[in-house]
Amino acid sequence: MLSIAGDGSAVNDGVRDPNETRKLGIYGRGYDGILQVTGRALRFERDQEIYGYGNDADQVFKVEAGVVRTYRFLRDGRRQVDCFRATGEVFGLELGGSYTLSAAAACDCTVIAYRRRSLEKLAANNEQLRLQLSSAALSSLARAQEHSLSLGRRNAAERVAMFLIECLEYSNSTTDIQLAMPRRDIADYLGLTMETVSRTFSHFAHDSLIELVGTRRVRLRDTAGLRALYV
Amino acid sequence: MLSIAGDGSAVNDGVRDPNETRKLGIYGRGYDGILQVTGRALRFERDQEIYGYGNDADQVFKVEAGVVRTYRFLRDGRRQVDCFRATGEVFGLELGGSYTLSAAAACDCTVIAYRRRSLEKLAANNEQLRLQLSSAALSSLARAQEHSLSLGRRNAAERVAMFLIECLEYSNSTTDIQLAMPRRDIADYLGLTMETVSRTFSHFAHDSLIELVGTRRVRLRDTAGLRALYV
DNA sequence: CGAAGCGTTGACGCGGATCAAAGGCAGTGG
DNA sequence: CCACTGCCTTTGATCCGCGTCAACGCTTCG
Repeated sequence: MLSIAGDGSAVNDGVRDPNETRKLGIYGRGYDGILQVTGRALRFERDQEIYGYGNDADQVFKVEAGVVRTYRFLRDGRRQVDCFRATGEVFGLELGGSYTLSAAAACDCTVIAYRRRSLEKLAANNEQLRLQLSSAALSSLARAQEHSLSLGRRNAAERVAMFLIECLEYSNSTTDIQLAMPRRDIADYLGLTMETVSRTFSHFAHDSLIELVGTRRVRLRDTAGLRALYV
Repeated sequence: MLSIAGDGSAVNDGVRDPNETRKLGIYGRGYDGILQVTGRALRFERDQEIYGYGNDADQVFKVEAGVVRTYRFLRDGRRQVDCFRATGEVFGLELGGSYTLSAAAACDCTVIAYRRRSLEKLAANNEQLRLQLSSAALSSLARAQEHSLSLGRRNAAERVAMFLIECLEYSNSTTDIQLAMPRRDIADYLGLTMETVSRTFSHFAHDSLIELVGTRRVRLRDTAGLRALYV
């Protein structure tokens, strides 16, 4: 049995099959780099914690399947979702010794865990891996900065429109998106309430910008119109 | 004459003395790393642009004196300040070929410009420099994530209290802070309006949490009380 | 059939934006 | 030394977008 995060306090063991390993490049969505680093595949159920705020940051992760959210709570329970990570994306990179965010499965998912020390040791002599790690850090940075712009200056409709387009880019369809997460997660990502997200979806549907196909499926009927809302 | 950013369109030349150079480690506030990299010192006046959104990202910068802001505009003029950078801090690190933010002097300041290609070449064989660069990227990331939490989930008083404590950490005093930037910049950093920032300052003063000494100087009278507002 | 979650919709209130005006304060010129 | 000018900041009045609270619908599961 292997504990995923440092202190094990509120952390479930995500391992289903400890013998299962993956050799995978560590960079980008769906891109397998030239260097193959061995990590351990772990499976998590919806809402299961991968690591907690303040835990010992001794692992770096890559999503193999499903979607992960990174997030933080304020004392009174308010929550901000920092980012959703889809297949191929790296998370858990830290400067200091402990995680500054928590991470959990947004839906049932599989992630590959790499030992941080191993990566650091390997990176010392491997330019390819260094490039992959710094790319992961810098693309996370750019996304966090874009996210700040949305949270600080965009209104509800603009944020939701952006979110839908973001989802579309992760989708394999050009019109349909499958939402991996419930309304509450979307709301906490966008700095809104569940009700406002729901109302905005309804408005968009009424204006024929989208079509709601069940609660977890959205068909974009006017992608250009959605983009125009926030660009 | 040397152009600071790629296309030179809206970019002023910040060089006052092209012969002036600096040998400085590239990491952290006031910390000079072991590796000494040679950069060019440039001086900028308040509000002068250092680089613009979309410009060719061929340089990395470090603040030598004063304060720099990185920011972005929406089409209609709304602005979000991503971050203020004080002495010793690095900015302008990018994954892609162009800057995803703009940067300008928040007050008269001096920055050191390093050629990106030179840094990348040097970093290939220098672990010390690599550490400094990745530290800069990862600490920027942590700050951007913390910023998202504030913008998404904290109210005006909490944001302003946090900003004041942040400023205190950059100050050499334990009670007094000198604001390098006008209210508008603070507001755009905190995702608020100038008026709300001003009113919140006044409330804090009325509640004896702070004392306003002129418009650019604040004395913190109850640091613990301010911290309690947002932790 | 009942219970529990999640999502939607409506009514209402509040925090912060907007609009407007007046108050410092530094720089300039007489 | 003072008056003038323009910018930044403060303060007040009003407005509105989104949060809060509440009820209801839909789906799943026992």
